[in-house]
Amino acid sequence: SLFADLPREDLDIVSMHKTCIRYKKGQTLFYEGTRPMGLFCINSGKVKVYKISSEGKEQIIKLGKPGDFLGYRALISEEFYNASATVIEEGAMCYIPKTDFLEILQNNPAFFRKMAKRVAHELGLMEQKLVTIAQKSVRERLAATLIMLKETYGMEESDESDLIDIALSREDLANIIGTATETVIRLLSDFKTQKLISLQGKKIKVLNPKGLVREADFYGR
Amino acid sequence: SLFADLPREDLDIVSMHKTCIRYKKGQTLFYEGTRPMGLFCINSGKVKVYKISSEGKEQIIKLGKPGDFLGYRALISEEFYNASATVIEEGAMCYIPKTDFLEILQNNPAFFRKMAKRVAHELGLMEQKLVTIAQKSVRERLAATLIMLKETYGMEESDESDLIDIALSREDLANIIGTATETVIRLLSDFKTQKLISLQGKKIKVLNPKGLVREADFYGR
DNA sequence: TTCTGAAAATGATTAAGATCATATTTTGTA
DNA sequence: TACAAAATATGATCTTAATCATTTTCAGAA
Repeated sequence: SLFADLPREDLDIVSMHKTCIRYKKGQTLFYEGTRPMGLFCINSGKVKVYKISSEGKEQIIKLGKPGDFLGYRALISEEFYNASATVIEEGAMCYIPKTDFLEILQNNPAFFRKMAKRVAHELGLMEQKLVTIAQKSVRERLAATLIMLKETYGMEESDESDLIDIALSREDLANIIGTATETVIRLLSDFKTQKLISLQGKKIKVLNPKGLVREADFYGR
Repeated sequence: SLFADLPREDLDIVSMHKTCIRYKKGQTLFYEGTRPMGLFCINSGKVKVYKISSEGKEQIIKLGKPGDFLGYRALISEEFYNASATVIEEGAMCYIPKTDFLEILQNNPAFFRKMAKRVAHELGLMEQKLVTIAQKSVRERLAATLIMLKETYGMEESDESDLIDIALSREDLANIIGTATETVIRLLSDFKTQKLISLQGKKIKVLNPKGLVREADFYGR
């Protein structure tokens, strides 16, 4: 975990001051435009982090799973949240007050370096995402997203097939990819016809990952 | 500048070890996928930072102007460059060896914090860019880009009108926005017809910034 | 269970923008 | 100054994906 290498005393500060609360699906951890007062850590459950455009459309920036931290970008840049975070699968979230987090950053150069490295890495990922959204077709983006989801949330079912274990609605999927819900639905049933995936209600099973990779046109990466 | 608050001795290290070279238009400072060996600082001239997609299309991630630094993301994340940087307007670039930069980071917590803050801020900007590209029309994105360029490179010509003083080809502009060159050309002549801009060869003059803002649909920001 | 509202699915139509083709202008250079 | 090459401009056509409309399925509540 992020805190793995911290000295005993700092770990104590964290465990003394952190609060853990259960959140139901649909509850929001923080809102875009508000002041961050602490750091969230996902104990269990899943979270989407998203921005709302001026037309009211949602764009999902990233997904959070158990073990992930949320809100450190705003704490480090000393800005307000620039995105909102809402629970998509019920679970427990820990909250570490800002002052504690900043103190630990201050006292542990190695920890600070780790955080900075993480933010810099994420900036690189975000730049890649920008290129993908700007230049790939919706079909390619959906295939790439399914591969990513399989790698992150895949539960091996047999040799090739993987169930993607995250409760994403078609609308959520569309808001990750940056397209219309209907388009996602159409493309999914296309992929199903091609035997690349199968649909088990909301959840998607990847039958032919290599085929999906081909659809995503993953040559240059 | 970035180095403003550094102690004398660190400034000395920098000025001792840095090398400054003139680059002509079209010369490349660094290539995507290579190992960063130092930090660039733009003394004069302008630079585009871009990624090439698997289909060979260029996506410009950011533009660099005098006083800007390039390459610190890769140094902090300890990764290879994830983008290339090419000079679009001839000028002088300074180069600070990696070891010196890292040493200064190591020795100056305040400077490190400043760098981390900068990277975190840029991550926020990149997230915003993602939303814009995912959700706004090409017309809106072009208008928004022209406003951004006016604010960064604008030379006041009269009360309202501003000449955008950067030698961007139509193709470059298209590669910022994420569209085809022909589309940019068409939209620019549209904006010209609407008296929002005028065209002086390659350079663009903004005649009616408020009109452009309206085109960009800047309500929610 | 049955009802109700939301999510998913499917069809028809439209619109935005890419692509291809070609002309015109500009720019650098011999 | 003339020429070649690149950049800009404009037109025609095609493709992708958005939008709107309707139906079907599903999940949760009474």
